[in-house]
Amino acid sequence: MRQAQKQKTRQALLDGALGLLEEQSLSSLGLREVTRVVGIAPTAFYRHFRDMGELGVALVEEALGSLHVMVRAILAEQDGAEERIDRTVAVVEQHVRRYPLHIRFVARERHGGVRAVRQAIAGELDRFAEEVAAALKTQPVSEGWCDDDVRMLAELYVDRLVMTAAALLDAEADGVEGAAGQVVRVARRQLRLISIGRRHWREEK
Amino acid sequence: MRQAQKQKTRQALLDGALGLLEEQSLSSLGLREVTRVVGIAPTAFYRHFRDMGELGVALVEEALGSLHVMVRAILAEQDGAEERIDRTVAVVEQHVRRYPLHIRFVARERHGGVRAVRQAIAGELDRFAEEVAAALKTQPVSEGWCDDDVRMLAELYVDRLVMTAAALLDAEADGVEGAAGQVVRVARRQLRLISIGRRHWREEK
DNA sequence: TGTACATCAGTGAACGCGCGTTCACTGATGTAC
DNA sequence: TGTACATCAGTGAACGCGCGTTCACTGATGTAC
Repeated sequence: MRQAQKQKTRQALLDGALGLLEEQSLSSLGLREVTRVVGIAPTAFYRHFRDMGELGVALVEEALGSLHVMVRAILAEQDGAEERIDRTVAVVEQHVRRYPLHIRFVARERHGGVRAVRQAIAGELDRFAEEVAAALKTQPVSEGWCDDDVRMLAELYVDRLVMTAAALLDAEADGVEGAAGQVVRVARRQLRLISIGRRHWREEK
Repeated sequence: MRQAQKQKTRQALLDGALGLLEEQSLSSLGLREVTRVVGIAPTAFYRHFRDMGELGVALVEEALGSLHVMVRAILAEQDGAEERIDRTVAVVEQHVRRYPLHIRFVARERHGGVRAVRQAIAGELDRFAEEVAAALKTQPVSEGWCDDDVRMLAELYVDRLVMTAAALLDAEADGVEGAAGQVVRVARRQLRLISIGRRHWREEK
């Protein structure tokens, strides 16, 4: 049970940090700030993480883990292209609403000031793209595509999803009426355009 | 001449800050750090900027100004689609090599921890997308496109260019042999796929 | 051209503050017999 | 079941340090006559 309690404190540190990161970036977040919000002594931090960088890497795993699961579900679908696009965007939308802080964190720290965290995010997104590529490859439209091309398409999709999620978050944060809806509609058309490009790729190659 | 000297110091502050921002983010950059690297007293900072946020906004203008000019030149070109893609990617490549710190700064602070800077970048990229949209609209391929669709395509392109520039920078920083070349080749194919999607957009709409 | 005065970019001392990290500690939980 | 001992998550005092900001200042440059 001592282990379970430790785990709970660790999670409280992660949650506390994530909350504070809504309004600032990891490299300006202080150890004392986090422990203060969690309600433990500053020194207790060291029982869980060596420094804020290590906490950041743990947050990356948490943040990308959930997204991973959801997108895998979408990729397994066997609908037509149009339905899949609507479905994909809906999942992104839902994910942003459910885990806004995770999305914000990933968007912010993807190019942020902490090397270890940048690398962790890059690694996760890479594995992510690999999975997307594997799923795309099984679809009939990909017949005759070389692996490199499938991979470049997968990266295009992954980047697009991350950008859309971030844009959606900003739109909701701004609180402008209808801004989020606008982002969703644009995202759908962009995915549709990419999908069309994909369908005509071979004939123009 | 007093004015000119002041301008020089101001520029030194911008340059010094930009250099330091290669390895950290704006919200963790200190006023004293910047003045130290420039070689002036900390208090002199206030003769030029109210705080680091204001300096950040000035950096946004500097960073996006140069890119603006270069891309405008590309858009004016009248080559075929394929040539334009090669040309575009070449310009991005050249820009990254010439102003790596500007690119890093924009990529990092676009979703960074300083609201005023995020907004400044969003505003500039928006104007940027508007210009790209205007240029796309004059091209024959865009016949029959509604303004909304042109705009969504422009945003797709702008995001793509920023992402490519950032990826290129990371590739060069990593120092892996051939990584930059790989990024360039992927970027070209991604733009080509988008271009194909664009050409077949109307018939499938 | 020379003199008297105004401007203002940059200085340097001083301040209070919160930071990260160290250390020896406490006391609840877990283990051995 | 009860007792003695080990473990170790969390404590609290203490440290030296660099931070942002204030203030009255200096002295070179610019202006008026």
